[in-house]
Amino acid sequence: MSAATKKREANPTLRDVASRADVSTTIASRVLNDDPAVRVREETRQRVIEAAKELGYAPNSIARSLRKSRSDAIGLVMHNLASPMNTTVLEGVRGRCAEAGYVTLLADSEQLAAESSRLSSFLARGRLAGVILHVGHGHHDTLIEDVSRHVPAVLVNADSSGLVPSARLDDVSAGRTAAEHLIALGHTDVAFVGGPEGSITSLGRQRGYEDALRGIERGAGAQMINAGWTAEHGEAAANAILNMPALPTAIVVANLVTASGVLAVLRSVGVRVPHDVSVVAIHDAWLAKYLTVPLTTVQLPLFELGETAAGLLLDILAGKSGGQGALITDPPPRLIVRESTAAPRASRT
Amino acid sequence: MSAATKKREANPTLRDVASRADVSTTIASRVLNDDPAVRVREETRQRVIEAAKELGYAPNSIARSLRKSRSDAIGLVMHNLASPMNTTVLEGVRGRCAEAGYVTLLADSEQLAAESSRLSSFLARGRLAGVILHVGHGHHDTLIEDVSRHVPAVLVNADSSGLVPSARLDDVSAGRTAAEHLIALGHTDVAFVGGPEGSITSLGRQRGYEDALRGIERGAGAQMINAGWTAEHGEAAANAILNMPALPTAIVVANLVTASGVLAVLRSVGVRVPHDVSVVAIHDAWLAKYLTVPLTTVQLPLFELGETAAGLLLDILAGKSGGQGALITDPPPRLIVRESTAAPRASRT
DNA sequence: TTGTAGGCGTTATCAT
DNA sequence: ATGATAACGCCTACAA
Repeated sequence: MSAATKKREANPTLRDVASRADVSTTIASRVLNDDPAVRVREETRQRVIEAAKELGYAPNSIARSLRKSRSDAIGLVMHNLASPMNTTVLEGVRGRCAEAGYVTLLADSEQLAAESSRLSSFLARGRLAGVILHVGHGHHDTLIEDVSRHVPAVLVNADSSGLVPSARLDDVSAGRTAAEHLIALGHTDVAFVGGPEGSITSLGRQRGYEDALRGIERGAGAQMINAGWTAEHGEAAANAILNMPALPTAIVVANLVTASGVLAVLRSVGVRVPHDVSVVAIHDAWLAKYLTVPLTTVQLPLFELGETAAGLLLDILAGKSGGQGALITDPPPRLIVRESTAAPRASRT
Repeated sequence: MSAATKKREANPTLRDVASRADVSTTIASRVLNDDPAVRVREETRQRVIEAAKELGYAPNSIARSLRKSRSDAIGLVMHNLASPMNTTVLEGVRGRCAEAGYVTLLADSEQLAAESSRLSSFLARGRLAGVILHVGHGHHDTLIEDVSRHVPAVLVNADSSGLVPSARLDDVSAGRTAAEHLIALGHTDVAFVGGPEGSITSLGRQRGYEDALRGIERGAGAQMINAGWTAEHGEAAANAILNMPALPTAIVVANLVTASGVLAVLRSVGVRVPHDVSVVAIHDAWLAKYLTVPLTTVQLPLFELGETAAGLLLDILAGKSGGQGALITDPPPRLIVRESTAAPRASRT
């Protein structure tokens, strides 16, 4: 036996416990599962518990799953774990699932969509009680369909498309909060940098932004521009803005990561934030403090988003039917003012 | 049936396939598993395959695991997924495991250590073929012991403590690369900001730094200071440095996240980077480009680290014994020069 | 109050 | 070349 092949404890079965406690497996099973319908002598119960402890017995989850034909694993399909926002959602999902006694099987949406062998291994029969899909704005409709054909599924921050319930952030409110902050500072030339064209998340935030601007007389710089969710997209958007005939005095960026790129470009061309232009982004994370300028953000309840999605699925698994989904309005979007926003120069005395 | 309770495809069993193809389950099983030892008529084989396809048969992984008494799931215990470096390691692990046909069960080391119920549910008998532990520098020795008592385990970037093999980065080389870059620029007052005291990772990088400095005449600013792995730790370290009697002209920070905090403090007190002080950090990630100054980094093969750890475990599972672990020297640490490093002022003409 | 036995879906052994 | 059967470990009617 090599050094790496150490002795591992044997795996005692229920039968071992039963025979050591001089009872049948029935009694052992019932006692260890606290079956309320069983009435055993206290002495017997203790013998069983004692035997289990001495043997270091733990039930075999595979056998149990097979017998009860249900699993205690929940699949989580995510895209882009490199985004700090997504890891927060993941924590929320995992926390809520763990509370309910489920473990979490993680998969990447791109890989699942790309290699059918991975998808089928992930969805292998009997493995998953349900699946939570956080797949962003891609062309994942067939993936969602494939998955939900096999097991109960819920979506995170996506169009529920009627078929699968979805947990959603209040994007409209977030967009409005960001824009209203700038308007309150006196800005009228407020640009909007969105995510990829057609993204429902981006669209919601844009709508909030437009709601807010409806109340004021917009300046010529109040333009809308589609970008994407990466920092590079933000760089491109910033360059596009710099080429606009009328420069905005403030920018709402639909995403923190995108905003990183916007800020970097502004700095590199000598546009001062917030002196020349104010920037506010949607989503908060630790890194917001450490960008070229500490960034003012609108914090959204990402952890709760994960929890809510998990809750939706757990309801379905408990036969309660998750309904059409949930829009998370509590806690509401929270403005975190740092150093990237200020009154426009023109209005300063 | 409510809207959310949609019709799900039934789950045909091997028996269904067998009866539809008019063969025994034995044959069906062997054909579908491409058992080379079976010699059936081509016509029969086709009948089985056809029947399986028509029924949409997929094997039940739970039943299979039970029968073969081994699982195709690998547990990944991680700490601090908020760190962009760790998600890269995760991708590497998952990629390698998936190639080998394993799925990945994710758990958080803090939660596993804190709640024994979570640990036992995670380690539930039969569930996991093996576990990969990436638990950082905490007091997780008992966790590691608990886990490795149950299933084969490997460590990521940790002291293997002789018991469990570990995949390690070449920290010494990384520290040396960072310091040599600064020395080549003409710096002699090079400070080092490390991780938490006693961290083996930090110690390795520090050793590399000291190796590099050994060749030159060190200035008074060449101090060593322990911090931690968070941005806040970096802020504290920067403040400590600013209070030193002799200021360094350059700083090696043992971690990208820590460096974010260092840069922010330097900026807030008006110390210009790289004009007044150069900064280089170990580890690269997308955000390095977007900090207060685009940060010069030493990129380490994090994806490969994950792959290697997974490979170690897979070897063990295949009976090949992972040995004492692996030090990843290929690819070597790679310097990525951005804008945070330059020659010291004194040596400029 | 306790025990017997069947079966969850699969694979492996041993016959035919 | 193909099939019957047992067994993986557990839970749960049903029986006693």
